[in-house]
Amino acid sequence: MKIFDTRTRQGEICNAAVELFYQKGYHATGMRELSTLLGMTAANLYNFFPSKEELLYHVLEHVITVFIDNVRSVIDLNADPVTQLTAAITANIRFHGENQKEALVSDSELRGLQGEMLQRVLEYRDKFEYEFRGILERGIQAGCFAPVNPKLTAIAILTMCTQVAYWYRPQGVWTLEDIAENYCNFVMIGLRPL
Amino acid sequence: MKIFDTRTRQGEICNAAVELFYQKGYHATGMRELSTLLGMTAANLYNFFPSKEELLYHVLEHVITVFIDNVRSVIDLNADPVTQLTAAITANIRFHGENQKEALVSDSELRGLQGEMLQRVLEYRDKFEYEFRGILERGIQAGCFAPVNPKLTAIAILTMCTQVAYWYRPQGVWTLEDIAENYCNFVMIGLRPL
DNA sequence: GTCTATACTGAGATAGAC
DNA sequence: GTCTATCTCAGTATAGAC
Repeated sequence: MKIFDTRTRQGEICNAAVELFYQKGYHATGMRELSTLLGMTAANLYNFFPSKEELLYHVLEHVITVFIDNVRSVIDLNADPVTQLTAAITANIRFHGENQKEALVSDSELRGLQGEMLQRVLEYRDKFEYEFRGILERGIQAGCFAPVNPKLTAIAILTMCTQVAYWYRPQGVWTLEDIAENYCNFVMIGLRPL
Repeated sequence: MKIFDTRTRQGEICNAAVELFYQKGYHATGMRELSTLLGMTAANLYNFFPSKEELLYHVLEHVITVFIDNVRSVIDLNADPVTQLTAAITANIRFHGENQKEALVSDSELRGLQGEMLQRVLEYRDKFEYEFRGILERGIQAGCFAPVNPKLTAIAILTMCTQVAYWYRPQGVWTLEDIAENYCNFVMIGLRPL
């Protein structure tokens, strides 16, 4: 399932942009090049997005909100912390493996944004990190997890998941399920209370 | 201790390049801009490096070799796997925290390279990953570690360390020693044989 | 929504004097 | 090693017709 709606011209532009940003990076990608890939003129792109940076913003904003909704939707608020953490890690890895290019771009091209557009994306990210950390904190409180530092550990775990977008190969030896299972085991054992 | 020799003009150029690549990215940095920062003309840069890409290559190659030597030097070949892994993780995190900009650039600007220059840097990286994985494999063999998948786990651990360059703040709450200790604990418990 | 045409700027890079 | 001057090309973006 594609993240951007391929039935609209805007969605097509975003998908093509992701493809090029993924291959060469945001700054190395030209509007001319993007328009060629889409079979249209560069000028026409400006009928959809007022600037290249706004295009990037639209892409990043959309990817991160879909990602967050995605992870939130698998977390049962009534479940115990171990179940919640397992679900969060699994969904996180799956997203970064199934939407590899989108995820990688949204992770690596943040620096292409400035000012308010940057702030808005950062808010999403911080909010998500906060929610994720909450699972760890409640687990520690409840005695399901060892009393680790929640913030550091949250970063460590999220980092591991995010990076899957960089090295995962769909044709490779491991499926996303393998990776998720492996990482969940690693984390759960690492968090086991003594 | 700076990675590039500040007594040579080449070293100065590399340090300035790292600074700008860190702030804005490789593609967003202009040769004019770089030369201004150095107090020279853009034309003069070409007396040191034949192209912008060669400059990037020189930076990345130097950073990765210093990094690898750095980690290798702390690993006692006669020590047990747990000691070796602890030393490797600690040195890794220290390098990425103490040479934050250099490490971040060398991690994120690889895509700026093409062809043979890219291949050469990738070889360094693969070789290092191979050596690191060896520690895990010997530890599993010896029964010090649980029988995890060595390749996946090596990636997970290295990723956690590398990413320190992205979020660590020298003025922050945690020292690099705190982070290293925390991560080592997390990993060692996660690898504890049942 | 899409085009042609083009303005304007800055990029990387080179030649050749000093 | 450093400069001035300059080439060439590609970048983002706009105006205005259809």
